[in-house]
This record gives sequence, C-alpha cells and structure tokens, in this order.
Amino acid sequence: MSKKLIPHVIIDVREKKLIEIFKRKKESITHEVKQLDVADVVITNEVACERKEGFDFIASIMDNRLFEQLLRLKETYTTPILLLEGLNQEVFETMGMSLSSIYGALSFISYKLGIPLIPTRHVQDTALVIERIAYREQVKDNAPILSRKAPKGMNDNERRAYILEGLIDTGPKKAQLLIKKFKTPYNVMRAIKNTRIIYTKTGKPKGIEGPLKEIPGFGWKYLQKNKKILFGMENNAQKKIDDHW
Amino acid sequence: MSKKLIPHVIIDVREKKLIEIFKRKKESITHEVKQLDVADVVITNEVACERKEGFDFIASIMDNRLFEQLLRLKETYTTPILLLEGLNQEVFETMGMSLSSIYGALSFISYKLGIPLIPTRHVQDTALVIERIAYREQVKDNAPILSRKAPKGMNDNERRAYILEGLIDTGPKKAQLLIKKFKTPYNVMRAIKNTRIIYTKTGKPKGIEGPLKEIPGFGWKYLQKNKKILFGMENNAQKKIDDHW
DNA sequence: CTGTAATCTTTATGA
DNA sequence: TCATAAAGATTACAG
Repeated sequence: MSKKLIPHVIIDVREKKLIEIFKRKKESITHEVKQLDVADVVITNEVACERKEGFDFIASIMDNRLFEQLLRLKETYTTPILLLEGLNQEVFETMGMSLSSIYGALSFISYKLGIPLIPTRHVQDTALVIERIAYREQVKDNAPILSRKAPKGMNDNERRAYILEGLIDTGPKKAQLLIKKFKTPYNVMRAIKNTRIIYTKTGKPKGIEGPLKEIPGFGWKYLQKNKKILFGMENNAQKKIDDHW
Repeated sequence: MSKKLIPHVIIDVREKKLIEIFKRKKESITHEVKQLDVADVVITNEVACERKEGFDFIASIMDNRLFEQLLRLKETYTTPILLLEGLNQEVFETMGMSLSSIYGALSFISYKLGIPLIPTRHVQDTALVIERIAYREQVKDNAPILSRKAPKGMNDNERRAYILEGLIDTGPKKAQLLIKKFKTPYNVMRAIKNTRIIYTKTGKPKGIEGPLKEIPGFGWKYLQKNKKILFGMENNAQKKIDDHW
C-alpha cells in the first residue's frame, strides 16, 4: 500500500518566483505550469492556494480585490488556502492602513470566511508549505487526527495508568486511582462493565452502583460515555452481554 | 444574543500580560478574569481563543501538548481560534526544529484541523484581534459564517483506537487494525487474553496462536509485553500452561 | 510536526 | 521442523 510517489502540483504562469523554486525541487515534488484563472497553485481538484505577498495583501484589501478573489476561490475549490507571505513589521509600518483594518481583515478571512490562513516568511517558505500540503493530500494516507506518544521510561504501573488515560474524561489522576484500586487495565474495564447507572422512577440517571462506586470522582456520565466506547453498547442494552466470571 | 454597546470577554488568570492590556481598554471592551481550563480567552459560548507565543508554540509542538489543547478546545467550542503571536525570524532560528516541521504543524492546524489561525506581532496586537472578534460577535449584527468545515472531533472508533495506542508497540496502524477486527477495546483485550505464545520443543518462542494470529503484524513479543501490562501475569506463568501435544 | 534510528514480524533459506 | 538472515513494516525517539 506504500507507493513511493512524489506529489504533483499546478502553478499559474505568473508565479515566476514560485516556479523557479519548484524547478529546484524536482526530486521531492513535480509541477506543471498553466494559465490559471482562480488560483495560484492547484494541489488537487479540491485544494488550491492563493498566494499573497505582504504589500499586495494590504493593497488588495483596500480596493476590495482580495475578497473577490477569495470568494471565487471558495466557489471553485472546497478547500481554498491563503498563503500570506512576509507580513512583517515593515509592511505594517509602510502601508497607510490602520491596525484595526488589517487585523479585521485577517480575522474575517480566517474565522468568518473559514479560509485556512497560513503565514510564511518568504517565497521559499511558501513553496515549502505547498509541498507539505501536496504531500499530505496526495501521498500520505489519512493519518488519524491525534496519536499518542508515551513518555519515555515508564514502569509497569505507569504504563497501565497511561493506557487508561485514553478513556474519556480520564487524566493522570483518575487513571492512577483506577490502577491503584483494580491493579490492571483489564480489571478496570471489568469494573466499568460491572458498574451500572441507577435511574429514578422517571427514568433519569441518579447515580451508579458497583465496583466503581467505591472510588470518588466517577459518576454516571463517566460511565455512560466510556461504556459506549469500551463495549460498544448503549447503557440500556447492558444485560445482553452479561458475561459470567 | 443581546446587543451591547461594549463587548465583554473572559480571560484566564494566567494571561497576565493580556489582562494588563485589557485593563487599559475599559472604554472599548470589558473583561473578567477566571480560571479557565480549556482556553485562554472566551468570547462567547461558541467562540474561544488559544494564545501561543512563538517560543511556546514550537515547544508545544514537540511534546504534542499543542494538539491536545487544540483538540480539547475544538470539542468545547464550535469556533476555536488560535492566535499565533510573534512567530518571527528569531523564533525560527533559535529553536532546533526543522522548517518542515514548523510549517507542517501550521498546515495541519489550519487546513487539516480547520482551526482559524491568526498571526499577530505581539500581545498588543493579539488584544486588538480579540477585541475585533468580540465586537463582531457581540455587538455587530452577526453575519452568518459562510461555511465552516464540520468539526472534526474524535468519533467513537477513533477514540477506541486512541485508547489502544496506549499499549506497548502499538501505534495508529496497529490500533486501527485491532479495532477493525475486534470492534471494541474490551474485545481486543479479550482477544489478547485468549491468544497464546507457541514454543518450540527446545523452549524458544516460535509464534502465536489464537484470535490475534489472524491479523498480521502481531508476534510473540507483542503478546508477552502487553499481557504483562494488561493482566499482570508474568510470561513464565503463561509458559507453564503451555501444553505441547 | 518531521525525519531517522530501533524494533518487531514475516518470508526466505539452509541445516 | 528448527534456526538464522534478510526484507518489509511500524513504532519509538530526537530535534
């Protein structure tokens, strides 16, 4: 499943500087040059970038050009990206635009328009960002959003607690309490399994009953969430898989 | 949402610098100080900001702290915002982190995680951005957000895999394989429990036998290490049970 | 996050 | 069948 393909992008003719840089990147990423109407760089059918240098960025805010471009970009590609290049001190000082306006525009684009905004220092960095995104989009298979890395040098009980930290609403504190009480992760899970939510006559959750009841800090919400994850069942259907022990 | 003349925000106690600045802004924006768990500044029930200074930004990438924070932020507020402060030349040069990593992280946050990212020069500008956004959210008539990516919190199966990543020698790949095969973390543990190490006649570990045998990538060492953690039994006891004919 | 080193499983091969 | 070597895949670690 691991093909050693290198990513490929399409760059607009007018992006001379960018093209020059990509020519030197042949080993890691390929490109073709085209006349593009609505973007500066196309990465996939869904992802495309607009590149803006600091001064031009400010200027294009003032004459409303920027927002027109971005809206068109958004209409054409599901994931447009704005690469904001070299927005440094000098740009802020030179241009006759108020701080409020500049940051107002940044906020608007990023959080109101919902267009990913990535700042870079200069063209080289811009190219690097494009390369990284193209790589993620074309080569790297969908990696999970978040992966864990265990701190180095754990002893057995630290490791046992660490496993439990993957549970919902479970930090180091609760994890250690659980291990201290039940010794092993497997026992903890059985304890969770054998603890039930008590309901009032009107059907509202009132509290819990079982092994977990003996430790403070664990309530019905904790049980509800984690049972679903651990055992894949809704709390109602619990009896069904009542294992004997 | 009530129309107020002056917007109001909640700032975390630890943000000393920010608080100082907001004290001087009394005329245009009010604030209160609280102990916040998942954000640095709360603007509305839906909008909250995480503020990161350049140095801390890099550092928090390396130990995965940043991504955990951002994911929590995302789970708590529908519109989380990352204010990236003072990511200047000095930061790039000082920290021993590769360009690829830095821009990889920026791309990941902005376009993969879908969290609005706004660069600022320093705390004063950060405060200004917060003020702008608060004004927009609370005072100005809310123009609806054009389109925002669906929040990408962890779904159940991602969470299940995430728990298993706490096991030894278990990364995203193996965790996903296990969940795909056994559906729930609890089932995975039972599968591990029911899989045994097979020994040669000379007493050396040869392979494994049981449910886990059906998925590639899991051998006797994996079993040995994780059984000890999960169930607290030494591999010797396992060996004793081993019957070879 | 990225890139590299270390580790494990699996396949191949010979005793 | 067992033991060893090499290849392929994944995780662990450092920056």
